[in-house]
Amino acid sequence: MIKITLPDGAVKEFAKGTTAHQVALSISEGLARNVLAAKVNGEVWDATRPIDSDASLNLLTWNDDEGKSTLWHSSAHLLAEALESIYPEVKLGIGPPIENGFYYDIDLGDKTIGPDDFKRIEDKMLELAQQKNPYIRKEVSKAEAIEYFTKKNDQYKLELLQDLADGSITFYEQGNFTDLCRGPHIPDTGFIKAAKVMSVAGAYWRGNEKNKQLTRVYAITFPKQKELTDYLALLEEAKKRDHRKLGKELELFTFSEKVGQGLPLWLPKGAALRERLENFLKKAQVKAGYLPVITPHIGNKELYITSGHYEKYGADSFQPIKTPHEGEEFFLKPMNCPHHCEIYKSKPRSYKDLPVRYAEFGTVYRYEQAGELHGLTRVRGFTQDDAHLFVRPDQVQEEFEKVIDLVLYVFKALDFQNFTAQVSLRDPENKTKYIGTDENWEKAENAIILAAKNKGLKTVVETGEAAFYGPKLDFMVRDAIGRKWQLGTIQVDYNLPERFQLEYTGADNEKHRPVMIHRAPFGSLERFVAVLIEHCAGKFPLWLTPEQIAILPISDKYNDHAKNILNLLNNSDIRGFVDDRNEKIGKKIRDTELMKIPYMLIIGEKEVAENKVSVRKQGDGDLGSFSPEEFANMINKEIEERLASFDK
RNA sequence: GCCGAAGUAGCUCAGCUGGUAGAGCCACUGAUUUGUAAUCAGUAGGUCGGGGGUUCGAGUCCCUUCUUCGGCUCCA
Repeated sequence: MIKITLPDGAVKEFAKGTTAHQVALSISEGLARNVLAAKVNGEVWDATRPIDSDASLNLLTWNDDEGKSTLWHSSAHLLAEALESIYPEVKLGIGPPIENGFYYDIDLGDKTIGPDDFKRIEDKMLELAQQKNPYIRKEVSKAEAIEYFTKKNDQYKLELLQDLADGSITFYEQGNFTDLCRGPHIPDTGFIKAAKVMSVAGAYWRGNEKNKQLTRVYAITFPKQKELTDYLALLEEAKKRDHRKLGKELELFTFSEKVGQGLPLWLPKGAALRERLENFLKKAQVKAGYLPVITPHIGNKELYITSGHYEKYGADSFQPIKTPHEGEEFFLKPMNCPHHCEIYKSKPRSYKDLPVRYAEFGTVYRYEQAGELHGLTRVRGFTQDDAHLFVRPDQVQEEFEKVIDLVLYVFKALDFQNFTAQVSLRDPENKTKYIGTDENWEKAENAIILAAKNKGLKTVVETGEAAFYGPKLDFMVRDAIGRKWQLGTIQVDYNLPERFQLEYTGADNEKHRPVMIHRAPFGSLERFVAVLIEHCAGKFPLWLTPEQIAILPISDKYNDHAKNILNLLNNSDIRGFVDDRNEKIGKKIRDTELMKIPYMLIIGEKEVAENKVSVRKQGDGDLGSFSPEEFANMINKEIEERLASFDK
């Protein structure tokens, strides 16, 4: 007998070799029907795998992330089986579960598959699922495994096998399909009740650009048809928040083929929004002791040779602009730090002067590969809310923490709660990608880790994500459809000060080297606005929104009165417009609602007579009548309270 | 850059197997003077992303190029 400890602490005895499925059955049949996998001593196992010794057991269902990913992992095998049956010549790569569903990388030779084939694949998957084929785990020797895939002529699996140690290899088999796989899997294919192939894409074998590109088939499955329907509805909803769609509808920004791809054009409303964001941050930065600077949009090639950017990115940048006669070369600036370093160098510095904090909304240009451009989140010309802090080594920690405070302040003000703080370190396996000494890197990385810890930030650590000159603390936020984007970033840099030979004179009258902190709380205005749009579905906070009110006269007899009211409200810092079109009030309300303008002021005969405005709130309907002064006070109070809530 | 898909009026979209472009919204004009999510009528607007080809004839087929979308790779 063995002792099984359940999550509630209960200990039950079972025969040796009992499976999680059997344990579930002993509790209830309904539970057993829903158990997809089990956590045995903290490790996810097949629900059908015998347990041979005392263990803690946690049954996993669709409601557990690990249950979901087990179902999806098994579904990837099912997809592979379906693909093999439809395309017998297919060669299989890998097929893992992902955040939403799973994929399988396949090599179809000359064949391609497209959306027209999806239905057939889905039908095949469901047909196979209905056979309720069990997933059978088999331990095999390396020789057996090699023999199997050699016979099958599957070069990708053979390549994967090379890296596996003999004795650790398992196969999983379901129906007519066998795969090299560590598992775990669901008991049988019958748990999969709904399947949808989402898309196909190219993906390099093992993620390496130099390898062959395979076809990646993305799909998702569910244990109930309704779950699939709900998921697809959710995706549709998310698409409505897409900043590219809302940006067009709300007239915030546009692109022009003539201007060039990845070069956003800010429309008046978008520019108004952006300017408010800039002013908001400028104000916070003045308080935090930043000094605004302004630098040109181009810089001599020498500047980037000194900084190291030329060597690293020179070939993959917009190529230099040359002076017509002298042949001097200038690059469009892809970042502001080198310029700011030169500002630092413009005069001798004393230890008493530090920290020096130079801030600039600096517009930069980067050659991004065409296939990477994406709305406002990935562009070729963008404005960073950049600043560089030149600090003494003994000030690094405190200054870094103050910058964290500023970033958190900005996020709080815009109500970004679901961000992850990511510590981006260098890849110790691949040091040639980076500049600087091990000692400097260690110092910088430790400073970031300690600062994040001191600030109580919950962080995830990603190696290989550092900038080439230093590690970063990145603030990652998701867009409407779940893609992660880096917004705020803070970086500690011991390298550029060395390359630019930055100095200050210490109390000892000796020259010392300052440390640089790069930081951008928004990251870039473009990306930040994109995420903001998706975050609030275009309904911007009242203090930020380009147009706060629309005044809607019932008929054109009241247009003049409406304009007077607008003037009055303008004097109270309320912005908006009069909809003086010859339209019925219902139409004006509808259009204003669709423009997501927070307040509508309706003016007709009654309002003119009483000198009042009838107030309607976007999404909420009629609020009643107020005098213009009352309304102005109400709005300004709402804004003040909102600002005060994070402006402490 | 790579794999796949798509580009028709300012916007959203229709246009079957090739026969010479259509709707709604927007805009403009007129009527209407309107009370909380679409008043009616009329007008204008497209060399069907660009270029080349096949054909008696191309929005529709082929090639090429640009842009966009979904991924991959990349992201100072």
